[in-house]
Amino acid sequence: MARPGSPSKIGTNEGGRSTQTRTQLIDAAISSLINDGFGGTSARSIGERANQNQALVFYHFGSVANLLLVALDTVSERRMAKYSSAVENAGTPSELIDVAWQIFREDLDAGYVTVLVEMMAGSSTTVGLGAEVAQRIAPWFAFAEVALERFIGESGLGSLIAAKDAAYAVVAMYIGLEMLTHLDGDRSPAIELFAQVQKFAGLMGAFSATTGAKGK
Amino acid sequence: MARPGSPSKIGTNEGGRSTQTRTQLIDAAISSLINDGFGGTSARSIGERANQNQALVFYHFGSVANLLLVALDTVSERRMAKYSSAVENAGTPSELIDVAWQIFREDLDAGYVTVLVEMMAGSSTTVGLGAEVAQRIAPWFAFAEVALERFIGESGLGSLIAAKDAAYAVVAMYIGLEMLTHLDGDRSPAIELFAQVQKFAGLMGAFSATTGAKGK
DNA sequence: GTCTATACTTGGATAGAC
DNA sequence: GTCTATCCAAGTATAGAC
Repeated sequence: MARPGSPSKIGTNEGGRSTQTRTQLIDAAISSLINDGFGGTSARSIGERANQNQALVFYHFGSVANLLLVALDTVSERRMAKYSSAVENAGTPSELIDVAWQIFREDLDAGYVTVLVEMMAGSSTTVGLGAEVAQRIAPWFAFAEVALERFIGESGLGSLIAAKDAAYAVVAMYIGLEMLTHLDGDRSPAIELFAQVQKFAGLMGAFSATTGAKGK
Repeated sequence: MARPGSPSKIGTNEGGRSTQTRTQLIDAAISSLINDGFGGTSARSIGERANQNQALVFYHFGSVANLLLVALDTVSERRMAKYSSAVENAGTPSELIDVAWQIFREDLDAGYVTVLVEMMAGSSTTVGLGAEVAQRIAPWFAFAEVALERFIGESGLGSLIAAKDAAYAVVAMYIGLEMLTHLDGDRSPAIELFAQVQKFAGLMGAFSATTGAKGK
């Protein structure tokens, strides 16, 4: 039996029926995680959404959990590309927050963060999943750290705030916001919060300028 | 059929076998949420932990979801009492953060936040659960807001930070930290983060003192 | 009123058909 | 190599025993 997700991807005949089925299943898995949650996602729910037989999940991916991890990888890569280019194009810290908020809202609407959060939630239940998901979050810590490093450096706050800690906090907050927002579908507290952060960031900039740091 | 969780609690004969069974089931539900996660929690898992027949869950609470909500209420009340008295006894903002961290670590170790977070996670799956859980989080927003109000007032930052937004952020962060910590069981990033917050809070105090606010 | 034996449903996984 | 028919385990819920 082929180890799913591993190198030997069974039928990797380019453009063949197998790869097409795989793609359909991955997309279906994503939409099931978003719409049915981790608990509501099953081989059957995925098969239905993909218009495929549920057993194909096991043939192509070995297990439901494996398919879900591939789904997480897929979403994660897409989103990372988006965030990366957006952050690169953001000049000032204020622009950075704007961009972060804009894409995060996009995430909330489309349910991309949901995929991650649902997988985290499911990790309590399915054994071994926690470590796999943790591995897939790591790049986001690194990404946030780099982005914040620049932000903090330009603000002259480097001696006060460690980018690593800030990155951890930001990621935790994103996750928490997604969970809270998802609970009742009310985005407004999150919107207000971001406005608040914007304001505070502006203040910090002014503060660092006062203390004679190389502010922008 | 008695509406579970509602006023008519079936056999509420004080100290009788029924109330004892109820208590056992509630405790078992809490420990199952903590150890098995929402997905791993079932009438059977609860019954086993309580050394009771799984069907008793339905007799006493009507459904698994209802029992879990009662479990959430139980933990939430216990914790609220703890936090309330701790916050009352905290004089300075710095003490407040110390206390918050201390109890949060206790939460992490004992799994109290886990109960809430698992219920939030499960809300994606079980219909109608989201609203119920949201209702049970509301007091925590209010609590955090009052605590932060005092904090912010004393620091003279009232004009810059809205306590309501800060409270939302703090709750979101707690939830996010619990999820991240739970994933791989590594508490150290959270510990470092709190140390960082402590440091930053100290700075804020100094800053507000400079600007001539009624700092403590 | 309290609890147990039992029916029914859903989901994961494989043996074997094409 | 690709997919389907089928089996088995686990979960919810109730009918009925005590």
